[in-house]
Amino acid sequence: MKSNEIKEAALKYFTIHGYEGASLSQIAEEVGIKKQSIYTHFKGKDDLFLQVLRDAKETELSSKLQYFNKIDSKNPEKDLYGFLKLVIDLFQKNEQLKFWLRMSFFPPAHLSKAIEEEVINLEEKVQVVLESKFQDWIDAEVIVRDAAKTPTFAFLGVVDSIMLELVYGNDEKRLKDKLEASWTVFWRGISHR
Amino acid sequence: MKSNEIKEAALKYFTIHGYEGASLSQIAEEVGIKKQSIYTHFKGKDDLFLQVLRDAKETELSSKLQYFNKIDSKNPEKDLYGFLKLVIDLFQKNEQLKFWLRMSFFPPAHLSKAIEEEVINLEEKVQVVLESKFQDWIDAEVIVRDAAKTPTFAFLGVVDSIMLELVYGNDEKRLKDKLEASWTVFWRGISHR
DNA sequence: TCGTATTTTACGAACGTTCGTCAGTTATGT
DNA sequence: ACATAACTGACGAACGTTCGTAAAATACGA
Repeated sequence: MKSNEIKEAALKYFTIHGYEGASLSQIAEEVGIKKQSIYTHFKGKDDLFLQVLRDAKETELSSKLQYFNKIDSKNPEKDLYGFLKLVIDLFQKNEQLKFWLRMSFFPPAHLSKAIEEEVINLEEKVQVVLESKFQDWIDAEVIVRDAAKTPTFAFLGVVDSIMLELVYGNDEKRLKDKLEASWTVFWRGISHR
Repeated sequence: MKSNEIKEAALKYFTIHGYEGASLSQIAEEVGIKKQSIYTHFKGKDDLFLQVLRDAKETELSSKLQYFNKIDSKNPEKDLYGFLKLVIDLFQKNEQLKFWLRMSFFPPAHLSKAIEEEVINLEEKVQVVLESKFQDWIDAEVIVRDAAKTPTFAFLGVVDSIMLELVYGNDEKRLKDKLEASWTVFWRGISHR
């Protein structure tokens, strides 16, 4: 399917150069067609962008939800750390998460409304499922008693900081160090000891 | 000084639209001149951008270093939390930190090398002074014994996550919640209890 | 199976706009 | 007068987009 090839190339250029910096001619060249041919598959640049955006959202959402639905253990230490590893893995094996991150925080101005909706929608869903997990662990007394929101937001903060380090991305060693440091302190902060 | 007005306007547009999305004509219009007049003060778009970048770097660096040089107390709880509040304050009262953050993580491709140098240079300096503070606190036994790098990186992670929330920026309540949650868990993670 | 009709896909050419930049000229103030 | 600053005018290049057309793939009836 050629439209998928186009979306792949578009993802790459949108991620590297942003919406304004990515040109249709570059994207077309990557696929081996002329830029006019893009209009056979998409209404225009905005349409292409929004389809790439929705694909990225779906990939990220399903990956994360799937992870939490799979686990049922009473072992938050393993599960939470595993989630951080999952995020790193997602980030490194496809570009969609990096694209998503860039557009979440620095959306093209004329599409910021539409993007913001998608971002909030995804964020809420992740937060809800995460918060209920933390509530379970609190009830089971495997982590410290607290408002479930506290470890939830703190953990989302750790995820964010790891993702930033991934975006920054030129230093594998530093990533590992930051991950270990953030995780160590976070886990000490929510576990009994 | 007109060149400062131009840099101010440029900062604004670079921050909102990125390098590629910001046009010299928009910037000039904001100042009340024609775009060609910008060349009286700057060699071109790149020159203008790099000057704005260096100004932003200096502001951020001096603000942060000044904060840590001012404090001498043995009260990390107050000082570290105060630093987070400082970051929030810096972010909200001028655009330079937001600009800096955007360009750190999503630099225009043809200037990424120059930008990366500046970023690494700043990051190192902040890390060094922060790490020595943590070492002092560890030696004074006011926080848990650990490699100084661990609380340093963890704290930098908290700073990053707060900054991301600031970029996201449309929800004051959520910012407060995330700050409290991250801080609570972080402090529990490095303090005796 | 073959030939034809229909749809899908890609293309060249061109559109109007905007981009960053350069050159030459006019106005302002010391 | 001289320097500084902002102007007008123009440049080539790139942008996203539209149009009409040719080729390629598909569907279909004989």
